[in-house]
Amino acid sequence: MSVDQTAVRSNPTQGKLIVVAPGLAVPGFTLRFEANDEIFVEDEPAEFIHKVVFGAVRTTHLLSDGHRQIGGFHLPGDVFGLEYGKNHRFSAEAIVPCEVAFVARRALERIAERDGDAARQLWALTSRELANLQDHMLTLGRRNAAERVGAFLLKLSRHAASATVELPMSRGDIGDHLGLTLETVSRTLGQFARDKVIALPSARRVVLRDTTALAAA
Amino acid sequence: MSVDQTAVRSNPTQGKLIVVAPGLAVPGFTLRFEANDEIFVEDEPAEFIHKVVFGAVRTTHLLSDGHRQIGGFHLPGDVFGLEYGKNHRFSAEAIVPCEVAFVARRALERIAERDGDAARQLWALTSRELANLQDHMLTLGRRNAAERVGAFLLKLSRHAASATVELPMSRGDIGDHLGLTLETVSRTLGQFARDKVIALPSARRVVLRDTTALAAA
DNA sequence: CGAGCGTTTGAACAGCGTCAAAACAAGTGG
DNA sequence: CCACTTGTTTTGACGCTGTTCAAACGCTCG
Repeated sequence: MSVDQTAVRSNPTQGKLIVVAPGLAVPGFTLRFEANDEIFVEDEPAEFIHKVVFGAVRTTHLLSDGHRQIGGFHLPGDVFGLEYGKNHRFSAEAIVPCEVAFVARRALERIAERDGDAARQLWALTSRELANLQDHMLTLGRRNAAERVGAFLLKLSRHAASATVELPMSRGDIGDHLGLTLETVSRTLGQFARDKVIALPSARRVVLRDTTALAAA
Repeated sequence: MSVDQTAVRSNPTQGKLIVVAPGLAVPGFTLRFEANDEIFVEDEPAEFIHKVVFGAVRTTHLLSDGHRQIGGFHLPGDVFGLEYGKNHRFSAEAIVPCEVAFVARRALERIAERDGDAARQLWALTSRELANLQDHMLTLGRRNAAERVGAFLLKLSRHAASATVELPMSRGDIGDHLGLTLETVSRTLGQFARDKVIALPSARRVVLRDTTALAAA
């Protein structure tokens, strides 16, 4: 995907100042995406780093056997697509209609060369991502379905700072993130609801009732 | 663990120049550890970063339910224990008798403040670790026992640049790394040997015979 | 109102975990 | 040099959890 093409069809906003990290605002622009649009593609040169303005984004990796691993979900305020190497290691797709900020990597690197503080912020972003992934590895390593889904809901709830959580992603997306099938995700949520650990006013809305039970699950 | 205590009992070598990354040599020292010695402990302040001189190290994380996740194995030349945050997020233990280099983080940070190239090297190290973990996540996500063990053997073989691989770690260590039980690891290796995909001259030595089959497994 | 996708639910199956015991290797002390 | 101990690896039998395949259900949006 070339950004110029996207720009034409998506009516971009140019010349914005994007806050990549606290105290690191860099010129960039924003684009709109519809659900399931590709924002960038695996193995493509990583020209930009991104930040979700509104909406929700998933980063995905397609395996040779057709299976899909979702590396993570990105919600408003989250930075994604920051690479050290030349190319992207995952693809990124809009889950719902989104606005996504673009900051040119070269611009960022030019700033980091002169400004040690900016360079440290980039390192911090990569490091935070590493820490998130380490936590996720613990989930994937040795937890059963209930523990995985419970931890997932708690994380979303913490991010939203609310007991009510909107799920922009499908059961299949959640499954591909947690290493479960969509059926198992659905069954686990159903069981939580029957046990009054959560309420499910609709398929895409969860109210956490007993966070202790979710953590222990 | 305080380093002074360790120094006393382990006869340290002081004042060495440790090559943390290509073109980044920093004063430090080395210590010896016996099998199962702790090198650093989770949640402890991360005062040093480390490099394996010889031997093998595992980084571990203990879960509340008693399960253990092994984040990774570190062989001669590998850097480990590099944190951005204040504390270590994993523990590190010697698997076999080891020599491990210590470089004070403060010394490293002082260099990075003045030298943008050094700062970038630290970012590169964290980023490489992130890439490794992303690969590992794919393994833990949706692969069966044979695929996991196969990928693990291939990775060791690539690192050693040899079809014959020494396994310093136990079946249990491998299992806690791959999200399997030690019995499943043992059975999978046994099946590979029966299928002539590998040879097992001894429990801790593997000869890769059919790498294609291992990758496809 | 109907079409299409996402979700739920069911039933049968399989892979891996659990528990248990035996085989094996390596080190220790007699 | 052998008997004994201790820890690791292998092997077996069984059960459970999650997958697979299939069908019904219910939103949402033409």
